[in-house]
Amino acid sequence: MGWGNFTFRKMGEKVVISLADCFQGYHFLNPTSIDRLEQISEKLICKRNSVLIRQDKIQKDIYFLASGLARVYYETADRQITLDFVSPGGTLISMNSYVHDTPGYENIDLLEDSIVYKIDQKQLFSLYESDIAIANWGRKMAELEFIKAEQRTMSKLFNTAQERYAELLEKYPQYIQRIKLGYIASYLGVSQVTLSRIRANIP
Amino acid sequence: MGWGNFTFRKMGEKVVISLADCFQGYHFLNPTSIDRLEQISEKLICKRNSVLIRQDKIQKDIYFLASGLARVYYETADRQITLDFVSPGGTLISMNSYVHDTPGYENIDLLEDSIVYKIDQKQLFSLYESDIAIANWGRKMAELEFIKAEQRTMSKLFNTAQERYAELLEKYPQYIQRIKLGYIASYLGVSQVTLSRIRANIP
DNA sequence: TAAAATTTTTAACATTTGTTAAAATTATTC
DNA sequence: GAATAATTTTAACAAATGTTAAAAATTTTA
Repeated sequence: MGWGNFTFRKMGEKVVISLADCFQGYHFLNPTSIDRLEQISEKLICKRNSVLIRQDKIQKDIYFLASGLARVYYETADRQITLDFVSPGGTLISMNSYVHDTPGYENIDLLEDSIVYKIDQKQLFSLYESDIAIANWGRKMAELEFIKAEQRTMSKLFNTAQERYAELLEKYPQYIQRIKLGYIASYLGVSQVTLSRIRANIP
Repeated sequence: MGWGNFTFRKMGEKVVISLADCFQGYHFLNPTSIDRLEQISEKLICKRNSVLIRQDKIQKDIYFLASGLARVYYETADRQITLDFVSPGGTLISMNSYVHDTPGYENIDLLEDSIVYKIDQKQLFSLYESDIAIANWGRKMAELEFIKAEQRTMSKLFNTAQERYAELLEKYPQYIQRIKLGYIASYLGVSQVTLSRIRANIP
């Protein structure tokens, strides 16, 4: 859900969102609980093209994207399908891995130089058991991520690739130029050739 | 996820799952907390074709399906797309409505005579604030529903309509005959004509 | 049980989209 | 900045699926 109602600043041209704002994006949290979450977080400075999550590896931890851009995708032997692009303030998570401690479905790469905060799953789970505010915050996180995923599904089911491309252009005007067309095409659910036809404006 | 590891009985030919087992399907719960949840639940006996949830109405409550079969679908002016079929032990919820108290996306109808348990959202939310076990159970519910939705998305992205039809036949052998082909076709993401061709075995 | 209504299959055709491959453009590297 | 590599566009064709409409089959109703 991008940078909705966050208090953010610019550094050069880069949007940077604080970790506390990433947390509060899901649900109000009292300062004590924020502090507990911050204590199990680690700040990482990552280069463009860094790999955060691989589908064949267990990746239980959660990442919050403070700045930059990420791509989430599924992969099989013969195909790669982009599920989502995530902008600052968003969360990078392989839900299946996070919940079940087994390899999940998603791969997540960073498309730009980025700042991410990594939260240790084991310590987070133990906070869930002891701090009811954090337990409810974690519930909200799952609920809101569900709704976001549902909105993506709805959009894919009911909107044309052309309409969804226009949406993307509006949502990520500053990034879209630097994202490979193949990634965008698989996000839209069409071949790269079809996306080229869309861009060439053959209605 | 159907009737995985539940202790169920048959009544005539009907699978019936207890409310406590519906709860425990998500996460272990202690007897006290189960009791608290049961106290805010209401049992409903519903006829085939009953409407549980409408996308234009606020439907904050959650339903657990003890027996019968439900269909979840999205609808626009010109199209109706089936998202999921839910069998006993499953949960019927419009997540957006449940979380945001506004009309959600899904319509949910019962395709068979069914028994459902309705949980009052307001009372559930107040249990979330006072009972940390229930808060974590609610978190698990959202997380696992997310994963189920993700699996459906994966299946739709990577499997052919033919493969998915075979999966359906395997998962709901006893129901599939009574479900309209139009519903199944829209679940598979193809036209009804194409589904007829699949059934006629034109490979 | 016959008639009506609903659902499913089949047919014919048009359209869209994918595939492969080559040309054009843009970006990267030395 | 020239040469190389990577990416994007265009073209030509084939194949799959949607659309419309009618026929067949099944279910419901009177």
